[in-house]
Amino acid sequence: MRDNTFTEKFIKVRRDVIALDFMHLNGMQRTAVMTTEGPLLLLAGAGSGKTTVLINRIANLIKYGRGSDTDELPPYATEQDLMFLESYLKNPLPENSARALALCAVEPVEPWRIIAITFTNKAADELKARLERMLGAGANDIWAMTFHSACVRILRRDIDRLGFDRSFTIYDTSDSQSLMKRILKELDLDDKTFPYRTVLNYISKAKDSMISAAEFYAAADKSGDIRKRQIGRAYVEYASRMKASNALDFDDLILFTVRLFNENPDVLAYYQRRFRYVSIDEYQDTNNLQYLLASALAGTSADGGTSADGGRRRQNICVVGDDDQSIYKFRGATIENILSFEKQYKDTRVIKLEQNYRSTGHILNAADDVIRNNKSRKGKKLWTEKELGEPLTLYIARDEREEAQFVTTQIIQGVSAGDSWSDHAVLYRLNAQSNQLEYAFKRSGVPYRIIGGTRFFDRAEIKDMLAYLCVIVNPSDDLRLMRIINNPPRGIGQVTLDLVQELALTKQLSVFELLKESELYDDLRKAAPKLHQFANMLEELQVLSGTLPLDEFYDALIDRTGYIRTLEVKPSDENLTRIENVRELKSNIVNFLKETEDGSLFDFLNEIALYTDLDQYDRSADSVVMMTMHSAKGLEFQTVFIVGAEEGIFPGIRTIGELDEMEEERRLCYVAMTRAKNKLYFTSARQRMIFGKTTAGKTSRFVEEVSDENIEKPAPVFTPVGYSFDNDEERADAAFKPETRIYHAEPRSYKEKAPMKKDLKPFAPPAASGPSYNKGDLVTHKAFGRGMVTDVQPAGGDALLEVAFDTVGTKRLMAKFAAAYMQKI
DNA sequence: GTTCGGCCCCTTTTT
DNA sequence: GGGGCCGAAC
Repeated sequence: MRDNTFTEKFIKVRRDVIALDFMHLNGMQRTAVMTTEGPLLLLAGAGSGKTTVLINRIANLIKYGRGSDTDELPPYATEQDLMFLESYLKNPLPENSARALALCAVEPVEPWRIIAITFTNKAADELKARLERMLGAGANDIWAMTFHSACVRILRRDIDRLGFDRSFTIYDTSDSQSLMKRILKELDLDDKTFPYRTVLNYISKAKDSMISAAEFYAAADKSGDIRKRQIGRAYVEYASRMKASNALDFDDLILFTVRLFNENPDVLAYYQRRFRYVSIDEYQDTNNLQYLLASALAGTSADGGTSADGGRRRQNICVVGDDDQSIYKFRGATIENILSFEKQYKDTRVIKLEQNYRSTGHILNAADDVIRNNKSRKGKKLWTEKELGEPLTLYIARDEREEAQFVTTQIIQGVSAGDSWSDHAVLYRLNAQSNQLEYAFKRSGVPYRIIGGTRFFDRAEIKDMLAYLCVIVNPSDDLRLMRIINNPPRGIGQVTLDLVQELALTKQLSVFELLKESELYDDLRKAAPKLHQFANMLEELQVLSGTLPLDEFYDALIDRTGYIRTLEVKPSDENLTRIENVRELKSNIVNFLKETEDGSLFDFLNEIALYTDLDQYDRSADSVVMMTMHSAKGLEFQTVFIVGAEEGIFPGIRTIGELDEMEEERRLCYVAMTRAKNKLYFTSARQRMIFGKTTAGKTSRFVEEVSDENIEKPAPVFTPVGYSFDNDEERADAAFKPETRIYHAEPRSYKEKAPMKKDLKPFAPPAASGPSYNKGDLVTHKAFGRGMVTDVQPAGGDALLEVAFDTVGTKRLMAKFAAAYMQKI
């Protein structure tokens, strides 16, 4: 007896039983988790538990298949089964759970049929970790990875169909840049009219639209645009060098995967059949290529055609995004992708997650005050059950130095009140802004980490070592070979090198192959022994790499190349740092070996190619985190400082007057603000030295957009000239309290201001005041606790103290500054 | 061939 | 303010 009531009842109770597993979620989240079939658009506001939903949704798929979202019944289901489920719902006894599961599950999904794509390795790692915690080892089969790593994996399997070798190498941005510089020089294109960055930008855009080098050139040639034609020449040359070196750049990884799918329906069909459920995070940040890739995997070609298996396949694609957090337009992201998702997939279901679990009311309201000024947005309003909390604080500093000091002071105060260092994050618009903060933190002994900026893997010595490793794996990598051929110096000069490259090009050989037969060429006769010797060394290293474990091989590499020995000849500070870094790379290798059983050199390079500093962000280390607002996406902190909130910095100078870019900037502000859980500061400086120039900017429009009830701003009061506090403690304390904060007079005139700048030390007392310290003094510090002064060094009218603290170890502090937090006992 | 010093440029943001 | 590139000196 299978009438409609039975069916309806069964479906309903099945859904309710499955829902039991997800009662820790709110209603909307649960709905999202249980919506498994067909296209799903999840509009997830900041802090709304997006990752939680993603993970639970996958857990649901693995446990119940499409049970929560289908009207199919188990063919054998009986009235007894229905009654059983109804009673189980009221009283879910553990001994009955197996039967309940069997009745509710409809084709549980194998983990390897699920692909969840993210943008950053960090997001992917978090996803993996949380999936593993929830599902155990089975989680390893889920493809939870970035677009780029997914593409690498796909290409390693089948790229030979596009005429590349499967062992291709990956060029990062700086590799692409050096290659392009070289090409432009060879083509004799003047670097003023053709800056390499601009040319690369054109290429990147062309790739995003799937325009090949030949097509680009042909179109430019036809249009008669001479400049474009030259760029086209560079593109053609670039593409052919990449091919010859068997190298792919970041854009290529995605482009080639899309091409692979387009040109090989069987490959596409393989992945479409394999991945029954596709989910894409941060969908608002996808560019055209990524959109095409997602569409292909989901089984819709972008032109509305059918999928490789005739379109019968369900389009189980779930995209997660937030149009208000789209901040990567500059690298080709089109917000259109998310806005038009519903058009692309007709029976899309849309679920909005608007409850925020992260931030206090004031922070959320302030963020909304800002973002609602954007015209082009879907519109949503986050809400929270949390209390209003503290209003935001705006601090206006005299200059970037004082701004940094303010941040330092606030953080130390927070820590002395019981917060951890790692509860604090300082976010800035430009990496260049980190300097003064770093100085201030160093001076006060605040532990900090900078994420991004000059990356470890961008350092010359690291690129050198990696270049060796790459060339050993792939000797036809000319670019990297040229990087190391005379590094350390082997007496091979520029003239020789130019000749070598030219010959290699005309003889259609890789540089490496040419080196081995260099004595055949008259022009190279003089240099041939050296060239040959270098090639021999590489070959020996190749052999070694096959026999030694990776870490030992790395030692051998350092030894055979003499890289460190050369640096040791001149042990300058710089060289010592370099040596340290070269050794540090070994700890990367050791870690890699720990994580993978039979880690080969090839695998190591593969992993490192898509690795960034951000991935090293270690939540557990207790230190203040500094990074750009872009890098902060997806993270959260108790206390957030948004520094440099000035017109011209944030929003940046080039975005002022451009409506679209201003809106993107505002979204960035929204992202930054919603990182804060409890307390949010904006700081600005009346004048700031950036890129070697001093500029004056008024407080950011974004701060002005925050309504007064959500933010405390300084009243426009001036400190009378000559005003001073009796001692630094009073002065420093005064600076903390909004009501007594020190405000500086506007700069009076340029001439007067200039000489003052040199010894401007905010919060520092006159030289006469302030206690003096001696070796052996016992002290207590507000943040660090008890300690003993172990060293005193005079430093520019002040003293640099070394204090051994009982609990936090030895810190170096400037005496005048420390005086505000430290007392002799 | 190598090294050093000066000059120039540029300054988003990331995989 | 700093890094890359070029030219000149060793």
